[in-house]
Amino acid sequence: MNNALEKSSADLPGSKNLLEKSKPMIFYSIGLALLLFLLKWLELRFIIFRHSFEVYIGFIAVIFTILGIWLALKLSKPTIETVVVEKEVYINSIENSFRQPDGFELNTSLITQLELSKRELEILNLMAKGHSNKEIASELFISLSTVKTHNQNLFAKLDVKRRIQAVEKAKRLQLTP
Amino acid sequence: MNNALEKSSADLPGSKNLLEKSKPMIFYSIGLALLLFLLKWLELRFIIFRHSFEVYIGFIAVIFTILGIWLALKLSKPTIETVVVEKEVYINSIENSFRQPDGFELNTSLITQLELSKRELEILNLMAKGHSNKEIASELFISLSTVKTHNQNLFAKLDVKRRIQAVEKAKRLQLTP
DNA sequence: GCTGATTTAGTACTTAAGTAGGAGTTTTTA
DNA sequence: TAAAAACTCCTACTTAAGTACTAAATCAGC
Repeated sequence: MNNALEKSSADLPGSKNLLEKSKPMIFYSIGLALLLFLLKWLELRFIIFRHSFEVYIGFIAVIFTILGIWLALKLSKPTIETVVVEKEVYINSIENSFRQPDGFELNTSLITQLELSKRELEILNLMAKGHSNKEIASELFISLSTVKTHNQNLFAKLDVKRRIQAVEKAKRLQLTP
Repeated sequence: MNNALEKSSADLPGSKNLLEKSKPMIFYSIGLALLLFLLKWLELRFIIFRHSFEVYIGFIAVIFTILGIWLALKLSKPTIETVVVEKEVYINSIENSFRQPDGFELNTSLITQLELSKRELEILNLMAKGHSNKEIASELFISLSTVKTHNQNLFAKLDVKRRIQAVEKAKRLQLTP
């Protein structure tokens, strides 16, 4: 048994992202719960009026708020814009050393060469951060199945078998920070 | 020679600071409170005109739908910025655009600090290269069980849950090339 | 020789990951 | 406007990974 003392000096916790991402939804849920309690409380305060009416209104409000959120999430386009730029690509040029201080430069030409889609890249990035399929699914508001499908295509395009190989290759080829 | 089209897409929402995220929530709460009082007031008004109940409900529905949409848009993906990456890309072929042999310096002090054993480090390195447990086992001439045991200890020492997180952390902390 | 850490190995179990194939919907593009 | 991508989701399955123990050699240092 190794009871190693927890002495993490200057590392960043890895699981913070998940919490941060789902936080809005949690807040929202809590908010809704609080709202319901608030409605109940108001009901007791202003008991002059009919209970059923209050509950009915509250119900309507909640339902339509949810509807609004659903609508927004479903219909709003993800505000990711794609900028197309023409570039010169020098073949057989000497590989010069970029890897400068703080210097991550996305290998955009390679991305188009490999025909990686926007979504696939997005998933690749999350993968590289160590997130599981389930986490990726909930972070991108898609199902686990979809993530797996994307993974299949991603692995095929990168010509790898496993997710760590994908990440290893992606980092090596500057596809992800 | 070749003119290549390059796409560069903006990445991931990223982790916004908490304050920015909770700010809408506060506004929303205040808005709700105001709205409830407004509803109360309206109730007093409309109690005389019972017949316009449907109008009232419709009003509430619309208001809360709009609120929901606004909330969702505010919270879900806070204005992803488009990043136009303009850079000269020097490539040979897909496989040859490696990262440079940059000065990798093993963080030996951290290794001793984390109490990583020789074998664990060995396994970590193979892991970082994308090898599976089975592959690692046969490469080190040990059983799969042993690899798994080492993994458990390794994950505990690195304070991670999955191998991919271990690799990510190891690379970040210069524990492996 | 004793102690403690390391390395090895096991069972039994649960969860995650990956595969194969199909299919519907949306968006882009020619 | 029709075709082609891209994105979504599913079932059913297999394999890999991880957990939670237990335990026995091995070896270095006292």
